[in-house]
Amino acid sequence: MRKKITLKQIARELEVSISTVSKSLRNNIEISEETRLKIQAFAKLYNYKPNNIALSLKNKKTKTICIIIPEIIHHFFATVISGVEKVANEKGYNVLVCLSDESFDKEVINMEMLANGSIDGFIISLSKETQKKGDYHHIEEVINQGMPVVMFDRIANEILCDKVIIDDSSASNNATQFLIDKGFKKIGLISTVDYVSVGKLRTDGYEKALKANGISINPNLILKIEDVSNCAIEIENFIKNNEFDALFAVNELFAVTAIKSAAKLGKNVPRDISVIGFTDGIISKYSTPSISTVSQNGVVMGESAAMMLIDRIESEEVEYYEDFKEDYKTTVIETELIERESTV
Amino acid sequence: MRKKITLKQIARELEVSISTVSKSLRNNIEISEETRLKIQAFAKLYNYKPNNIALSLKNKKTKTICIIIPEIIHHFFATVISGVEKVANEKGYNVLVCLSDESFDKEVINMEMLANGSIDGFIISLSKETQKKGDYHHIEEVINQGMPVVMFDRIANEILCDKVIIDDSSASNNATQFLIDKGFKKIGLISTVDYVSVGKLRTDGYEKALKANGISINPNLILKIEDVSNCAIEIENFIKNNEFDALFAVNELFAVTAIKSAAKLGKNVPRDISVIGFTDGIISKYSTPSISTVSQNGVVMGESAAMMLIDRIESEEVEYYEDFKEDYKTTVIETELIERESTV
DNA sequence: AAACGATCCGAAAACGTTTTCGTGTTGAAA
DNA sequence: TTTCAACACGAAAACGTTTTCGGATCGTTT
Repeated sequence: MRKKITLKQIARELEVSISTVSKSLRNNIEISEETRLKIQAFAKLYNYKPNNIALSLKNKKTKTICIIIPEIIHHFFATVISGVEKVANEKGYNVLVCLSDESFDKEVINMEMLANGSIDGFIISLSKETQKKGDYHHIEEVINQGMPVVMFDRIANEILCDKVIIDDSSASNNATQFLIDKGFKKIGLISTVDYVSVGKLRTDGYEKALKANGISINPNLILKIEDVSNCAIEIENFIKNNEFDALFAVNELFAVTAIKSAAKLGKNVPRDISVIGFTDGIISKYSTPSISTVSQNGVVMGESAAMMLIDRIESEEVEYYEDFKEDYKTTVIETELIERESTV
Repeated sequence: MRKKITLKQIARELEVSISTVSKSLRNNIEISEETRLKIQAFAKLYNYKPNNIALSLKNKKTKTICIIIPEIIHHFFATVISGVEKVANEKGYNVLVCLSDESFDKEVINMEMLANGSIDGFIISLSKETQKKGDYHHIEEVINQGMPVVMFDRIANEILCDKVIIDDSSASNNATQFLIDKGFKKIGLISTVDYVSVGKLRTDGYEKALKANGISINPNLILKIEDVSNCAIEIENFIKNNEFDALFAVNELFAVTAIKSAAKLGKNVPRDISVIGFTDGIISKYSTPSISTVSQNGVVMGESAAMMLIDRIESEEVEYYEDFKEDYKTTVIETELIERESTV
């Protein structure tokens, strides 16, 4: 039960000053070899390690970044964390994970709590509630304090900062076009409510593809789901009450639920209805039939976001050129349509 | 772009001492109401918030805990984090997430990096490699330094610390018994290699149930998978080369893979073979057929682990009774057999 | 013998807090 | 007028580092 030893204790024990100990351990040539080696040996014996908090205070940087996401149990967000953690680790940073739980307040509280020196920067994907409210003051405040922020996936265009996204609209356009090319005309869309930025964009892409192919948009064929928890009923009714030859779902859950609902109604996927999902997660891969989907590489998004953030953090050490501060970048991650069994 | 303001700056601006400012903001009655209000107003105006790092250094506690897990993309671990984050948040703690990536070295590095004052305690589930090596010196070292550690799921009995587990052996026993009760005799087991603690325990439970019912253990009906990445081939061969009326898989992935392989071989689940999995994750719920499984409530495990850790952290502030230190607890979380479509 | 340079080490400031203790001023009591 | 308590505030230490600067000692050079 030996507590960690400090410079001061070593100094006292060896009857030298704290400075001498510090210098010796950092191999400063000011200290004679004899003293240096003695101190180093002693420090090694007692397993001395510098206290990180003290270093953070002195250096004004914590080597810690925070990622705020709505929910961790979503596979997509888990993969993003995985990517963030990977490059953060490589660059010597730790990763604090905060869950907003889709709540505006939790998002605000978390940011305020950590913006007081605990971390060097934020990576964030907005909660639904925040997007609904359109209130981003907490993020702007943090940015104004000079703390770097990178937004990903669920972003706000109004905020000036680095961003990592996929081209939701064009990815969705492509997926819809894919279905059109197969000869389908009655293509349904299962999306989220419009205030969720990616939901809106994906809806836009769907509509654009239909228009471009001279297919009129039938509002009856578009379902916007607010409450995910009982989407099953909504989707089942949606399929029962309309005629489809294909469905485009804006996420995995909706896709798999659609397939199950269709089966319940005696319709086989892909024979009777083709289905395309969004986000290449566990479900798409292992459901039966496996689901064709727009892959959204979370790991790459996470890696990319972490790199941008850390670059920003470390470039701000050189504050000579204020100009550089405002050239925020938006990285667009490539998506890919993965064909599996749910489409003919 | 105003950087955060400090006590010192407020003091200079208002021409008082730092102590006066600090006391005013903490509503110390030593300071006259006039001065107090003036300072508080000024602080509010400039949005003063105490620097967390400075507080951590002074108080010798960071209000941050770290959870080290093998991989985050496993749904189970994601749910555990979710539980940890929930109670940590309630108690005013932040959660640092480290991924060992199933690597011993990364586990060691992470622990050593953070054991220098950065955090107040660890929650950890061992990496496969660590369990294979059986080398736990890094954990013992941290514990010896007086830092609380809680292990969960993949634990080591040799280590003296608080633990949160499920009763893997008896849960697996129950699941097997459930199959036996259905009248099945040729029950296969798809497990992991023995050095993974939970794999071993689940295998034990399976064997115990067979023995208890007078069914001899046929080694041919037991598959132990080392390399998860291409388990599909192994499982397919396993099913092809043996006769089963039921299968017990030690995790979701093996279960769903078994079902798909069986289908490929012309065997229907559950008509020809019943399948039970372990861990109630996304796959079990959404696969077709949905999978009967032993639910392992990750959220509850996480909550429980976080509570134990924080209790330990905060009780160590009172060091009067050294006795209390050694009464480590092991919390066993209840499991439940969830019947779905993969069993008759 | 005086001056100077090299060598080795310690004091102290700084990072931002909180808290203990001391001190000066004021007003009232003696 | 002297004494003393109450009041209001400041100085300084402490947490654990790193780093700058200054100082002491010694040997060498003029």
